[in-house]
Amino acid sequence: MIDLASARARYDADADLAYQQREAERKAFRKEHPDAPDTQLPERLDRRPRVSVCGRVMLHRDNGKLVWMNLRDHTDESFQVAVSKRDCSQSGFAVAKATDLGDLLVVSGPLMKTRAGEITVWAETIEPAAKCLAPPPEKRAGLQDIELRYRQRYVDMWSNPETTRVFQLRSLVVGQIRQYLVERGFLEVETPMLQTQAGGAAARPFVTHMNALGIDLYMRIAPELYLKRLLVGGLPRVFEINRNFRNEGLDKQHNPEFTMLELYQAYGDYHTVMELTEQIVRHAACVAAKARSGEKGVDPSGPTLPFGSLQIDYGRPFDRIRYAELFERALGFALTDEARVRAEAEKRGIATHDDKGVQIEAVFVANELFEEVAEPMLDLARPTWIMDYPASLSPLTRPSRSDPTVAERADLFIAGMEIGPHYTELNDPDVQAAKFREQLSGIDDEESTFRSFDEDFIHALKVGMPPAGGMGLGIDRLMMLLADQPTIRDVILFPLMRPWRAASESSGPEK
RNA sequence: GAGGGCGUAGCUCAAUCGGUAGAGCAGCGGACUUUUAAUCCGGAGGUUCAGGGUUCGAGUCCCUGCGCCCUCACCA
Repeated sequence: MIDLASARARYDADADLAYQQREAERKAFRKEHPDAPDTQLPERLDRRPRVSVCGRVMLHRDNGKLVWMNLRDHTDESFQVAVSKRDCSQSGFAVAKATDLGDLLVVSGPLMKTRAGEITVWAETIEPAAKCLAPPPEKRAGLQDIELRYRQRYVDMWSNPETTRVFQLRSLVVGQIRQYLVERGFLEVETPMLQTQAGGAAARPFVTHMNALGIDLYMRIAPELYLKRLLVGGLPRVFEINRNFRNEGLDKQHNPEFTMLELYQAYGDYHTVMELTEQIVRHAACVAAKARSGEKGVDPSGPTLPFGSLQIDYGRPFDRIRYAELFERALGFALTDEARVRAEAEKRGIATHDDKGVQIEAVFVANELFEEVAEPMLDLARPTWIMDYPASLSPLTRPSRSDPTVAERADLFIAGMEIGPHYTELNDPDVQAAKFREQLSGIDDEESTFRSFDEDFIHALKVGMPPAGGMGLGIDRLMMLLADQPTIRDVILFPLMRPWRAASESSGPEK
């Protein structure tokens, strides 16, 4: 049994033509010699390749003694099958007559072309593989209901072939990223998803309980602290591509579980990993452009890919701009000009004091301005690095060796989306311990239930972690860009949905 | 969390100003051996998301709830 695209490729025009000519000769001979014995007929000549294919029935045209069907599989949207009462097995013909849209069939027979020029399997046998007992979606429009597409992805996938293509592309891209990294000496590892402390990021975790040990566990919010332990252990280049879980809101760019590439390179810094990320993203874009070549707006040579109304060029070097520089360009005064920062914030209605009336530190006010005024100035169509964030905004990053007020951190922005932060990692256990303590001092009651001091990680740093560059790359967001999908749910096979049973129960009359 | 929009047959969608809930596809019965969203004939299909209200009369107006979508807020 072969897939439909392979079957289509196996069609042999010469054999088909020869068969048709010989059949015509036989017919002509019989007409001239109606009484001649069969043995005198020109011998049959059928060298047409025979194939066995399987697929889901998308169209079904019953002409009485000749039934036409179109099958779909993951390689071909619409592959034609003809079932003639004369040439197909009796049971096969019966199956064809009883077939409904959505059924799975196995069909065998020679490959031929119809009068209209369509490559077709002229069925000799048909076996039912599975009956589709659920009513199929509208055959032309497909399944349009957005909610149903996510909840019943299995219907979405066969009904809307573009959905399947997105996930085939995702698999291809992720595989290529893995290969790219492995070829450059990176080791892929798997670190705990169930953690006794959820560290490495500032998000709220999901909590679960382990019966055997009688303890609460947290779904990881990041693999960072474990990957760094591996640097301590002596692996100089490690990465993990896997899920993180964050107990926060959901929107077009956030799903509670999402896939992240996180990577560390010993004896590198943020420049090292920026360079690497740029190459990875460009390589991934090339892979996507090749896979999608022929689509509108896709230029495989660039590579340039459309994202909504944007045309994003991944081929040229990504733009780079320093945080302070972008700030000054956008606002017209320096980040450090506290008076003007506060004046501008008030002018724009940005809070300069907290709930209790205490003045907010200027750098945080400035960051609000930055996000409101400066970030929107970036060219959405150009992948752009924002570099050298103020140190106080990035407490867990190593301050710059040349300017301690600046953190060695860069964020990649594409189409207004934050794709991934890049850091020179902090490897001083005393500084790290102080930062942990500082972070813990400002937390509220809720936060204190899941945030704690990671003694073992500090111990690991005491053992000695090499200086390193580290980065995170949001795979889902990258796939949104590469597959031109407007929401993160469109690149996640089974995005989280509120369960429907809860909905119907609570919407019922109260008793 | 706030605001806005939407929810009609299995699916895709109509329904004017508040006046008998419709069509196409799917499904069912029938005809048809080169169709292409096959075609033709026949019949069937509804708690208009749920509950309440206004009205002689509600898919339509009002209220409440549920779900989804969008925008904003939150989010290293």
